[in-house]
Amino acid sequence: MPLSDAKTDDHPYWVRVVVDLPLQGPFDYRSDEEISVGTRVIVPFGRRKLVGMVVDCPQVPAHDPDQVRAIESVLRDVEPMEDSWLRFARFAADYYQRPLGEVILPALPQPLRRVSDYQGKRSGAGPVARLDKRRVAAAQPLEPGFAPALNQAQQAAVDAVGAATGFAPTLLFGVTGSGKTEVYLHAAQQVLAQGRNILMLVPEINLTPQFERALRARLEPATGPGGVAVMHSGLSDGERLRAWLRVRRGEARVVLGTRLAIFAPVVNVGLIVVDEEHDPSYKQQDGLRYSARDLAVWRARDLGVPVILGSATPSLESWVNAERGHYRRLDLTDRARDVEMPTVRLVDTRRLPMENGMSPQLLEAMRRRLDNNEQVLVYLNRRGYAPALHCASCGWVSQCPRCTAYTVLHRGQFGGHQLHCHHCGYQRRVPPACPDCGDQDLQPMGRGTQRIEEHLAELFPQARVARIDADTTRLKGSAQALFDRVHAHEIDILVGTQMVAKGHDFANLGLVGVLNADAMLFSQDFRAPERLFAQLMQVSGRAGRHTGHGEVIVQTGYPEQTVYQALARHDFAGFARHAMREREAASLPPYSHQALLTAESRELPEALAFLQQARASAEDVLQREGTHELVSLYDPVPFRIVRVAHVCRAQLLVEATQRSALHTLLRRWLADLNALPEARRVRWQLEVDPLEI
DNA sequence: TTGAACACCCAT
DNA sequence: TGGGTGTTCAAC
Repeated sequence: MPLSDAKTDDHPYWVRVVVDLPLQGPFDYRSDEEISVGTRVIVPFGRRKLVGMVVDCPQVPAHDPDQVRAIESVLRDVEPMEDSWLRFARFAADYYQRPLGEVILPALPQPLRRVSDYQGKRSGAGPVARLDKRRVAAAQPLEPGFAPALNQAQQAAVDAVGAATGFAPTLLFGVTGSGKTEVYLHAAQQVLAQGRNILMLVPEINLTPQFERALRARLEPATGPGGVAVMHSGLSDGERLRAWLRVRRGEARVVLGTRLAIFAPVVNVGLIVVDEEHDPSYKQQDGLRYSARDLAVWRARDLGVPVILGSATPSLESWVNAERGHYRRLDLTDRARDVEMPTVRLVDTRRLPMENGMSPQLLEAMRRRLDNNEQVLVYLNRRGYAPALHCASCGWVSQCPRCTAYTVLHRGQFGGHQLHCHHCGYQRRVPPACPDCGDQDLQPMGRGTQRIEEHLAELFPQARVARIDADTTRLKGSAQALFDRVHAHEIDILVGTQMVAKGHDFANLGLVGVLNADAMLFSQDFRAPERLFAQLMQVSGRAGRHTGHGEVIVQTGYPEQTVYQALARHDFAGFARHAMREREAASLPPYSHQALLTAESRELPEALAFLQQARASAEDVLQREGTHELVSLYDPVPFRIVRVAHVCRAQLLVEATQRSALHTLLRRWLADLNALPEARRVRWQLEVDPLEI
């Protein structure tokens, strides 16, 4: 036993420490010096050492004092985390029902939570000291960016945000191209001028480096060079640490980042912005399953500062909050560039002679645009050559051996075809003949982006066709290179998946064709129409941004569906009204609150058995609490794709009319779940406010 | 999560 | 009987 572990101190200090383990902490330690809350420490834990954070300094330990061990060392290379930040972490842990350490430690840059960075052979004085010692070229001052004049609606929005005092949530509802970004920038300039700092969230950053440049050029005159820090998962450990430290030290006054930036230790916050607030990428899908948008609103409320949620197609949650008066809604109804919205045409594919998935109307419109030297975007949310390979004589369909899913036919770089599973990454060469009946006539079933690209190249031999999807942009920088070619008009026809829809401003793009959107219409996920509408609205917004006379052709077998009808009228409010009625009638979010318990196991019955037990235990809790009427428990059901990579998945949905009833249940329930014997046989997790069910 | 302790099992 | 493999349990 180390000397410091001996009980020699007359007056030891007790500290409560959280560590990054899926355990119900925190853990108490002894220290011979005072340590303030928010300080990182290295502690012995079982047989190993861990970096943890002090979250409390109790008078007496909660654990048997004889078993309380001593802190190994105190890491003082960073100022202790602020109380408001710890409060925020506590809220997130409680709301999403995870141990506090699982919120706090993953929110810190990797080097600050690795013991080996402090106690290794070449660790020296730790990662912070190492970084500070290294000389970094001073950031170059940028040319101040050009600030376009605001139109009336934009100015009104900026004024409204500027006039707000304290917590003031604003839903900035603006059609694509209405200049929401200008509103953020002007509001940000006002806040910076008051000496306060800004947290700005965007869905994805690597897709829009031009946005980062524009933001720097516009805001750095106020913050000084290097006053804007960027945070996203693509940064290396070192870059992440550097940015984080600049933020923690108040040197960076604007944080621009993806969802993880909501945990940035911004000091003196004066404004929080969530751009494209409806975007699903604000939802973290593993570990702590948080919604950065929802946390942004909580953090703004806690700090008493305005928060702007911007979108052309707000989430119904935010929309309803605005309807109920919880958020103020500000509308930007006109395109900033004074260009009219594109015409949307619905083409009914039920009675049409289709040519490789494309209607005569679409092909004719493409021809016209190409003749006019305009660019065309063909949008199809299916990568690969064909969604499956199929045997015409016996009905065999290519299936993944590890998942309950078809394998997708892909054309290889040199012409050979392969079958890929999009769920587990399994790949194989195309069999020369049907594995079941031996017939050699295997046919691609359906169409993906590769096949469309191929057909278009044949149909329009003089046009330059390019494809942008996850396959063509796998290499770093290749997406940018492709987009650059589109901007330089070296491409006439662009075939792409949803990654082309986001944020790009193509000056010469006149026509957008949408193929086969119907698949999403009949998904069992109740949010599918909402997502479809947002996607179509977004991709439609690419047409005619500069030239006007933009045109969108949506091919569908169900043109009478509200989603399409509302899209044709550019009528989000109409779509939202319809969707809200449906949700209310079915008592779905935002008219109820959900939690989802999921279980994974090699054999499906094990997962289902656990969920069945879990359901019974939830019943018990509800009986005891007397909240039976407020919470519904559904039956455990397998996922739509039951098996992925040999693992079977099932889920149990919990729905409550009152948020408080849901959370009361979850707190009790979680303790019971940990004690269930079945829980040891499966991997399970609880998700609060699931986005996909 | 990680590691150690413990129970099996088989080949030598 | 050694050691390889899998299972269970505790961690302030």
